[in-house]
Amino acid sequence: MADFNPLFDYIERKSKVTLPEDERNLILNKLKTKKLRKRQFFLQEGDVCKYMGFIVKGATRMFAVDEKGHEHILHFGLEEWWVGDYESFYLLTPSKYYVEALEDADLILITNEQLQELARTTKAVAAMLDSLNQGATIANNKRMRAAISLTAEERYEDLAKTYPHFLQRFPQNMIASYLGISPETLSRIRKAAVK
Amino acid sequence: MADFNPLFDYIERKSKVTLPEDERNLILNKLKTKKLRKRQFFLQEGDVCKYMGFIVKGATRMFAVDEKGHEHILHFGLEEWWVGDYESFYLLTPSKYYVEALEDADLILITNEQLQELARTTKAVAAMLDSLNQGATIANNKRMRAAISLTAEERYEDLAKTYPHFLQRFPQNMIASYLGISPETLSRIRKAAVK
DNA sequence: CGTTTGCTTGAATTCTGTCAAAGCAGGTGG
DNA sequence: CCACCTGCTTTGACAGAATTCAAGCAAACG
Repeated sequence: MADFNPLFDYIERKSKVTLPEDERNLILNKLKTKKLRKRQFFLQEGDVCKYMGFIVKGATRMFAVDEKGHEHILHFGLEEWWVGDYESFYLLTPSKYYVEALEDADLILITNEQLQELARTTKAVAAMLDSLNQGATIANNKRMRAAISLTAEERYEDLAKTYPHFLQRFPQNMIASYLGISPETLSRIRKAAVK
Repeated sequence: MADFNPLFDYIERKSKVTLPEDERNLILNKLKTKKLRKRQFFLQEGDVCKYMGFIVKGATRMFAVDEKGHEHILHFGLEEWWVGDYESFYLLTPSKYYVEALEDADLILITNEQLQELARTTKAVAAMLDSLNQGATIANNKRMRAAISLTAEERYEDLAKTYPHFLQRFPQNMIASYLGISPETLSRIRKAAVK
């Protein structure tokens, strides 16, 4: 079973509120955990995303498949990130995305009802949610700006600066997919960038 | 002075909670309003975004300027939308964006402190915020997916389907900027798309 | 080992941006 | 009422950027 301490730390850090022992136990007793093997899917297109997953250990990618069968990575997931399809999770609609483990992973799972209830009963979780939403909106704006206003090369450099660990942890063809360019183009950009 | 009823309706609709008379008065008495003339700026690069603005009437655009001096539109604003730079608003950092009126506009203004306090005192506002955040995250995911996985032509068609009123209300060169393509390319896409 | 997976490289093709010019409104002032 | 701006759109020619297809290579894995 997954270790809950990273989640407790995360909640306290994001919410800036201390988690009392009883609330920790509440969380510990309510939430399920799940282990994923590399290449195992956490979510597949057409499924309803019943759980959001908190990554205790491991890495994931969330991607969409277009009509031509090409995959496009929207998000990576690493330790201390939540993964899943928010749209499907909140609206209970079938997801258009896949979430797949890129490394063996330990997740802590939460349903929408559990999340709502925890947000009502524990201050720290409510504050964490607000903080998460703020952070997500800000990050989304930045990424959108990068997508519209930067060239492929600039987007790569931006990524290398903002998330340097991505480059060590994920294969290059997936970085390319995340940037919205072909793996060949990324290879050429890297070659040209060597000073 | 701006009419507050659109804001009240909006809060009730988003929150699915009725706004009692006393809470309406609280809002009415606390919040300032502002009129913008066409081309007037609501926010300029370097300013801290002290207020978020609720558009009662009119239209705006939020854009960034790159090193070459080119403008890139990140969001449009229309009636019943909130405008401003969330990052600057929440973190009190200087904004990297401009918000400009594209038509004469009536806005209702709210500061971060007012928003936090209203969220504490009135259920409807708190619920509205949650709903807004959910909607924003979902919309951001969709737009990001479009940006990575669609061609310029497909992005235009997607926009025409999702926000048809944009095409009537905003000039084509701004639509192009929003899509991240040049006005010439958009013109050619439109010409080719006529069946 | 042999297979798979990911990375690189080349050549041809398609797409998009840039620059320049011209057309086409709507709005204004004379 | 007309002439003239001014802002927006269209078009053409060209250069540059990115994708596609194909092949080869190296490291990782079972």
